[in-house]
Amino acid sequence: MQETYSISELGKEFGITTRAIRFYEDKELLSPTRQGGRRIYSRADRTRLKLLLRGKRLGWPLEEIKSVLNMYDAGDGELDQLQYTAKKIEQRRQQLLRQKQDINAALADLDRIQNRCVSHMATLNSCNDNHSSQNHQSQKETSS
DNA sequence: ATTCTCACA
DNA sequence: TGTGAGAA
Repeated sequence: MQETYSISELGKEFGITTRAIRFYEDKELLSPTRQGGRRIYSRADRTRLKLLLRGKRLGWPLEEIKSVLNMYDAGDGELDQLQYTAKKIEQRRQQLLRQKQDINAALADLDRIQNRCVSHMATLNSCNDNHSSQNHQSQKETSS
């Protein structure tokens, strides 16, 4: 296990582009040291990036991730960190639940509309069937 | 291979 | 929340 990493090594390891990693740095979620312009990432930086990506997967905005990450190594009271993080988790859970309700409502709407469409088509088809015996012959003649 | 900036969705 | 292009 090495103690430092280049930006491309981290990108490869986590399956993200170097552009994205620089983007996170620009947003102040990462702060690698430099060696003549080149970024040098410590194991702490690597851990930070890993946590960042996990937060992203769980749907947190970068700003939220940033505040949690900063609390973590600002050595704020451990109790404060945990309380803050727990609160964020609960907020995220509520947000997802709301979205779930919205999706279910939209799905139910689609069901109603689709049912109207289908039944309407059924009435049109039965209308056609009533006249199809008369039209059928002429359609065959014009198509050939 | 890495850096930065500007533009763009 | 990133990507692409171009220059150094």
